[in-house]
Order: sequence, then C-alpha cells, then structure tokens
Amino acid sequence: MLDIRTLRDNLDATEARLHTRGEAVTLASFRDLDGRRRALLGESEALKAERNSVSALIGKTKDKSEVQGEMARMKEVSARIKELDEELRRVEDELRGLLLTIPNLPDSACPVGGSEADNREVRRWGTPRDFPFEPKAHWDLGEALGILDFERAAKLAGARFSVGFRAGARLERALINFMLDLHTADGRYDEVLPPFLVNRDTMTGTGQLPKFEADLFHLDEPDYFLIPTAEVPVTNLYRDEILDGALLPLCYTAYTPCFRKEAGAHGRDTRGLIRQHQFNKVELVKFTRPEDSEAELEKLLNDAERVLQQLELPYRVVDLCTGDLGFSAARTFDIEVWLPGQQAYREISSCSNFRDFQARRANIRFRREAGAKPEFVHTLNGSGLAVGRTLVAVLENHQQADGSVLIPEVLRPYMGGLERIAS
RNA sequence: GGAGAAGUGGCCGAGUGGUUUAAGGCAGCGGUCUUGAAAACCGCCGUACCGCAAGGUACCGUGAGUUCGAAUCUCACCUUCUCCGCCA
Repeated sequence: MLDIRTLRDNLDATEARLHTRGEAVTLASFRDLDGRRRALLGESEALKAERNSVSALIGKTKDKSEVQGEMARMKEVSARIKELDEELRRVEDELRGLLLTIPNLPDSACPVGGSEADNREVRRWGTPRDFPFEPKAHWDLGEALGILDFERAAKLAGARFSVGFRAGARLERALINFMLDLHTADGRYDEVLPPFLVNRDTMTGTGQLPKFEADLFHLDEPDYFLIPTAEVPVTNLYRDEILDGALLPLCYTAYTPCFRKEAGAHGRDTRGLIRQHQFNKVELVKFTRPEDSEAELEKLLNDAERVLQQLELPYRVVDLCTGDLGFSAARTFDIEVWLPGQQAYREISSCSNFRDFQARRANIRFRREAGAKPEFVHTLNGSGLAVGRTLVAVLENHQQADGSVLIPEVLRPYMGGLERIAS
C-alpha cells in the first residue's frame, strides 16, 4: 500500500511512475474519495464532540426533567451521526479497496521497460558445461533413472504434479536440508517453520489479495488459503506489531511447500518439474530499517547465489525492469540457472525489496529507541532457492554420458555418502 | 464435537450506565540528590485519524444492538485456558 499523504500530494507523479509498470493504473477516483472521506469525518466528529459535552451535562444534572429538550435533541444528533458514519464507512471501504489494488512504486534504480526483454543482466557466474553428448532434459533423466514419475502423479492428482522415488525423493530432502544449514550457519538467518495454510488478512498483508485470488488454492470452510510462498506467513509473523529497533535487521529462513494454480500459464512449461502446482522452496525473509534495505537486498542476493555456487551450477543475475516487477516489489533481482536440457537460463530465485509497501499493508513497525515514534520497517525476501528447480538444475548440469548423475560434493553428506545416481 | 471460564495500555491489574480525559503498580524515559551508582523523591510515559493551529474524534478481543450517554447492559462471532470425547 502506498502512503495516502504521498499520494494526495504527488498524485500525477505517482501515476506517471506506476505507468512504467505497463499496466493502466488510474487514480482518478482517489482525490474524490479522499475529499469525501475528510468532509464526512469532519462533520461526524464535530457532532460527536457536541454529543459528548451535552451528555456529560445531562449526567451532572440531578433533575432530568430540566434536560428533556437536550436529551431529545441528542437523540436526533445520534441518528445523524449514525448516518454519517455509515456513509463514511462506505467511502473508507472503497478508498481502502482502491489503495489495496495499486502496485508498489518501482525503485528509481530499476531499468525502465515493458517486458522481460528490457531486464538488465548484472553478472554471470560459472560456465555452462560443454557436453560431448546431447544433454537430456530432466524428465527424461529422471524417468530413466526411476526417480521421477509424472504419470502416476497425474493419476493421483493431475497435471503439474510429480512423484519422487528413492534418490529423487532423497535429493529433494537433501537440498532442503543443505540450504537451511547453509543459511542458518553462523546465525545469519533464524529458521522458521510456519503454517502452510493462512487466513485472508495474512494474504492481504503481503499483497496476494485482493488482486490475485485466482492464483491461489483456497479452502472454503474454514476460509483458508494454501501459501504460494513462505514469504506470506513469515512476513506476516509481525503483522500489527511494533518491533524493537535494536533487533533489526531480523533475518529468517523457512522451508515450506508452495501451492500455485498457475492460472494463465496454460501451455507453458507443461513437461517436467519447472512449473508445478506444488513445489518446495527455502525462502529468505528480512525485516530492516528503511535506510538498510538496499544493502540488505545485496546481501540477500549473495546468500541465494552462494547456494548455486556450492552446487556448482552456472547462473546469471538479472535486474528486473519496471514492467517485469511483481505487484508488491520496488526492486527485484532474479537469479537464473543454466539448464542444459533447455539451453537457457531459467529463473530459480527472485530477490525483492518491498520497501514499506508490505509493512504498511500489514502494519509492521519498529521503534528506533524507547519513546520514539513508530516507523514502518522495510521487508525483503528471496528464494534461497526453489528446490524443485534446483533439483532440475543438478540433474541436467551434472548428468553423465551414461545417463547417471554425479552428486555435487556438498550434497553427499546429505545423501548418505552417495556420489552418483545411477539406474 | 460437548461443557465451563476468561479476554482492559509494553506487562500486571482495578473498574457492572455519567468528574474514567481508563485508578494503582511494574518496566521505560527525563530530572533532583550523589564523586559515581543505588535508594528516595518529582515529572513524563499508548496508537491512529482530522485540523494551519488551538484542539477534536476513535480505540478496553471483533462486529452489531439498547441509551441523551457503554470498558460496564444485550446478541453474534473470534481467540485462549480447564475438563470430556476423538486423534498423529
């Protein structure tokens, strides 16, 4: 959510900036709603002030027959207040509804552009292997090794699900544990295990609702949503709280499964593990002081990169342009891993600074020192990493001519010492 | 799922219709005193919104209702605790 005062004072500039996201954002009704709200509020509060003072007077008067006139008049005033407050409620609901659908302001450092093509490549790490044979896609490797089964997953649930068997199941678990251990080493991140189902307020706090309900799996009774990322429960951990500024930055890492309908993704990545309705992810989440969030984003990005480096997987880092930015993000760096099966770099992590956008929605504040006014924190998060896609990258990058897969050194302790997956 | 109890400020806790602008205490901040500290004493000590300001309004789990007036009365819901049932 954007700051209502900033919006009021810089409406045109804000609208122009939001247009660089490529979607039509109209703030025309804002000025009208904001004006009506303040007019109604002023009238209602003046009447309440009168009612309060007259009621106090009635209270002090022993003989109520002396104040029959006032009591009758206050009955009218109360009725009027009720009307005004009902109208005010309608206007405020509409105003809040509008504010909740306005995306975050892109950071001034973002490349301006309308699509993926305008993203700026920041750096590359590692060199894609030169295969002396035709590298296979992970679905072929996985099925041949008997460690991935998409057909039986379709029987159990449907398209965009998978079953891991033996070394496939264990590799997924190994990756999760390896990532969590890496991030929690030296106490850099604290591990959290949050609920995988959350309520509507939580989904609204991070920005998934109200606009993107169609992308979420939902339970009717009770009214719960399956989380699409650990960002949702972990960021909302401190919703409606005022944090001690001395504790910032707070850094968390969380493993969760993630559930996404992938609405609008028909026909894209239909084979394999790349785009699933359910996948595992280890997430990094930070709560920082406003002045620290830019530097903390760099560190978070480096922490995510370190996972790929240790797994010996080539990747590149991309600075997302204004048109490719997610709804809540002000700045995002994607990490794209090289997939020999596709001969392409594919997203494996997305690291974002949301500045105070989520903090304002979720009302997450901090106090610099005792007695200081509460300020909104900045929130950040990034995948560290998407586990399913990491498994894909390990299989495809470390495959051998005979169809076996060499397990990266750092994962072997997590695989019971196994060095190679072979059929 | 059934029965019962309870939700008040950072924390504890008083308050069953009108000087409650929420008593009192603890914690915190500032000061007096002191070489310094402690103790004692004095003062300050919630959040948000509206307003140029003075000031005003709202908030006692949430939402409705009764009343001139609600922390207080009524109804519904939520959460927590205790017991029973079920269960990994």
